[in-house]
Amino acid sequence: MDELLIYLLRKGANVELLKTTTSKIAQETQSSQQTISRKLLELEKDQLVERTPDGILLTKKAVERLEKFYLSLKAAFENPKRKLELKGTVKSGLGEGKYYLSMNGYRNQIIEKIGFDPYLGTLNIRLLEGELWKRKLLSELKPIIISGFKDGERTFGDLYAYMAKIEQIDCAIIVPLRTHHGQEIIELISKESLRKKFSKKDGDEITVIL
Amino acid sequence: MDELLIYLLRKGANVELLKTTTSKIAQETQSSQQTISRKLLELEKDQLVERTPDGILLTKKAVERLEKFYLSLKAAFENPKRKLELKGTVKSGLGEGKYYLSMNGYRNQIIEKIGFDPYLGTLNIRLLEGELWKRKLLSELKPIIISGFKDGERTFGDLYAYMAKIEQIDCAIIVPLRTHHGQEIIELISKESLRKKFSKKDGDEITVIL
DNA sequence: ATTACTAGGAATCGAGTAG
DNA sequence: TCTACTCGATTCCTAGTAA
Repeated sequence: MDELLIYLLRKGANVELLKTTTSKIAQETQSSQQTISRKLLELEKDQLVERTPDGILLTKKAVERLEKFYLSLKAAFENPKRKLELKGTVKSGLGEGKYYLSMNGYRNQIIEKIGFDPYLGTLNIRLLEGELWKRKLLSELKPIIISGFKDGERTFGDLYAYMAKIEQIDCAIIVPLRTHHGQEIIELISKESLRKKFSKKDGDEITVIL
Repeated sequence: MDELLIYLLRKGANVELLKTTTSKIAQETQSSQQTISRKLLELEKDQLVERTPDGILLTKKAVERLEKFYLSLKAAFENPKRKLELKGTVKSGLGEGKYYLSMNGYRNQIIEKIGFDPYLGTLNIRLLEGELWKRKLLSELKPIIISGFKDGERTFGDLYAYMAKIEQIDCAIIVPLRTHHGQEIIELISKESLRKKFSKKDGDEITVIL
């Protein structure tokens, strides 16, 4: 991770135009004006900063990159066992999961790549507020890719799957690439009905371990 | 911040011996075995890692350095206004503050360097659990140093002071270098009795802004 | 005052290889 | 296998300076 990006973040260039000069940055980072000039040109070329005559602003791309970096550090400090535990509450879906899982285009791939014939229904979990940041760490893991397909007129998109466990039972987190609900909901599938297996009702707390 | 230290942290070398080799690290960090070897020797020389024949462990020094780095990123993301707000509850002290502030060795310096003649008493604040991490960010700010002195046989140590405000009123956080209470307590001084000024009693919530 | 180019020196890298 | 040395290649830095 580029030190200069981090410096700019600390200076708040992610929220407002940072009014500064290459010499000032050089001073505060123990570097030379020339080096800062060159590095800013590189960052600009990579579309990580935008420059106007009187200031510098981090782009969305840069902020996202920094955030991913920050979250992985956070995970290292706050969850040093390297096991990702997602806590949340059971939530009713709209039965769409059942529909998608019944499509052979998805089902056959799940059997082949994940290793079980899924129960026709998903368990939706709403992550607890304090756990939400962990959701973004999923994208750092290597997904099992369930390819999309066409069925007549409808197009079904790719799904990402991540193997997980709930109380020792194998299951998988399913993330549609074009997700229809917010980042706070995750969707799980398993061989049998997780809801019945653990006799959970809406609002009950549950922990998923990856 | 050294990328290799961050890699080792992510691998959990802060909590247990990381069994690995220079080649493995090289692979996972897109570097060469030679470079990793050289860098590890440097980190070892700087006492940032300890190496045994079968693994690597981050030293306390390294973990502290990484933590400081992490906390400043956290502050940038979670408190982008760049104003540090410390929330806590009022707590009774033991009247020592009154004693120390009455010593001219401290008092004269406070008048000169901080700019007010302190009320003879400190307001102790116990930081809220969720605010505790911010405490460590104090050490990133530039302190006003109140030098220690000797008075007959007793030695009084240096104090660090940080200008702050409570509801617009100027005050200062005082941190004895050899602190006698835990990191969750901060001690404030002001021109008048803060406790009376805001008619706060033990347990009342209060916010300090730096 | 700026920013940024050039040029040459300094630091870093990694292929080859010894122990 | 492993770590770590040498040394030429490459990258990165900054003084000087133009615009």
